[in-house]
Amino acid sequence: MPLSTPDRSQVEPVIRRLNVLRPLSTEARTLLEYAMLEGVQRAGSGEDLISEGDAVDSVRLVLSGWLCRYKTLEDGRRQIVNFLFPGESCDAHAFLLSVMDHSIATMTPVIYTEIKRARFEGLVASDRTLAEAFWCETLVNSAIQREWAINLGRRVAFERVAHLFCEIVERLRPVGMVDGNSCVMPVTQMDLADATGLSVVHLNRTVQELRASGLIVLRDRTLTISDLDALKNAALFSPSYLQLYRRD
Amino acid sequence: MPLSTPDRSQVEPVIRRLNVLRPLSTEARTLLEYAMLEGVQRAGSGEDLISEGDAVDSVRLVLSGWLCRYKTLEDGRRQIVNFLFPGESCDAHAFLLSVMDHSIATMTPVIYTEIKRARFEGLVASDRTLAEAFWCETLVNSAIQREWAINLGRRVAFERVAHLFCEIVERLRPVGMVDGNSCVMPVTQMDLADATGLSVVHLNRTVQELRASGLIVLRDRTLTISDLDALKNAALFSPSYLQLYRRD
DNA sequence: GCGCACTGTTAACTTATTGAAATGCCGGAA
DNA sequence: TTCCGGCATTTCAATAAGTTAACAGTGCGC
Repeated sequence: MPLSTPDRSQVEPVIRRLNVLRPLSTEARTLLEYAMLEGVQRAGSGEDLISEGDAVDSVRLVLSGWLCRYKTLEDGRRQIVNFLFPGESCDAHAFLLSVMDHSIATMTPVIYTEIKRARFEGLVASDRTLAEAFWCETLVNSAIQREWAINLGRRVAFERVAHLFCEIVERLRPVGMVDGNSCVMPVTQMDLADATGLSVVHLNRTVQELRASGLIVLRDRTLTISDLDALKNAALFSPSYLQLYRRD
Repeated sequence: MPLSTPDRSQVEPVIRRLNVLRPLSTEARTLLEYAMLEGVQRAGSGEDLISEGDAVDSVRLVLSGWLCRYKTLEDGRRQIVNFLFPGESCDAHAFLLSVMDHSIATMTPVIYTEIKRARFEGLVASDRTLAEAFWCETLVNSAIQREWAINLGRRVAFERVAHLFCEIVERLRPVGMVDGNSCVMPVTQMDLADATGLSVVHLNRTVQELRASGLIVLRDRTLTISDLDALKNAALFSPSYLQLYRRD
């Protein structure tokens, strides 16, 4: 359903993020803003926006809320392979492949905008900075994916969960969703377990350890990081893969 | 060092792979072939072609040999996050980001071709099918990366190693490196351990288990898969993420 | 109010995986 | 040939993580 009151500010996270990745021309910004405002949609929590095996014919951009990419095995085991935060893009250019290799689900109520394939191709064809910004977006996504591989393969549970929290905070900060050293943590421990490759029980144990070590407070769906540097150290976290700052 | 005898057939794996991802126009094929033949290079086994933190200013395409992308933690723990096989591209468009988030190393002697950034940009600007093929290549790479995440996060050691072997065979097959049900396995068990997120000891045990169950023979750097369907079942392997066949 | 589902928490126990160390097997260098 | 280093293999004890199950808090529908 189209949103009743299109509001330019709601698409700002996307513009801002792309602009950090590649400075956008004024026209690019205007064109994109316009296209985004036309396709605004809402989804409830826990919905699949697209599923493994589905064909793709549009690009979705997240305006608010948390989503995840995930894959499942036949017997039900599930791995969240990435989160999607406001300003990020679900699947730029994914229509170049025949079908989705993974699913995308909302973890909170979500507002996103959908740009149909033809429209999107017109946009990126019309402006080089826009095309490059979207490519950067997918490249950063790949880099995050690689960091998740080393997280899952080589960090122990404690470091792994700490690393996830560090990453979440650093990805939420640029879109203004971090207040001091706190942010919302709207997902269940089962989701966190699926993101870190742990069992729910062991994830819970690990969260307790993080609490006991004084690094975090996690209560009432709010994560507070008492000492971010200490948490980063514990997690062996180094944020360069997130490409948070514009290169010169 | 440039290769003494440029030979059109040596760049064929790249052309063939891109052509599966997106049918290339005849001109595109010719242009790319020409550019590739100009930049042919060799590297020995165990060399870093590029390291985490390095700036990127060219695109490398693998003509022969095995490489890997890997990341390390400060204390030396290492995770191979992907392999690179003949026909594949190391870092198309990676120059859009400021620095490498990971390293690329050769695991065997390698022949590759290097196309400088400006040249590469000219190529993809001149032909739409070429640009799309390279984009597809990076998208498939992302899909593989996601499959590795579920492999590392949710498969147990036995399934994990089985899955890696399935993937290797399916990725080598299109470039003619699989002979019947056998292929070379030129890497050490330590490399396989780093790719599967296991310790060397446990990887060795797991390989023994795979042998004992009659699924594989691994000897003299040669992997023979006795019953591929059985191995795929054991691995919960489903090859669609590899995008091996051209979509219609 | 009551029951119910979902989530978080904890315990006890089992299993998977790691780590250190020793052994043997090559193949290459001297 | 001998020595040596890299690699595969095995053992054993130690530890990390999974499994099952129970229980408590919370919010929700009725």
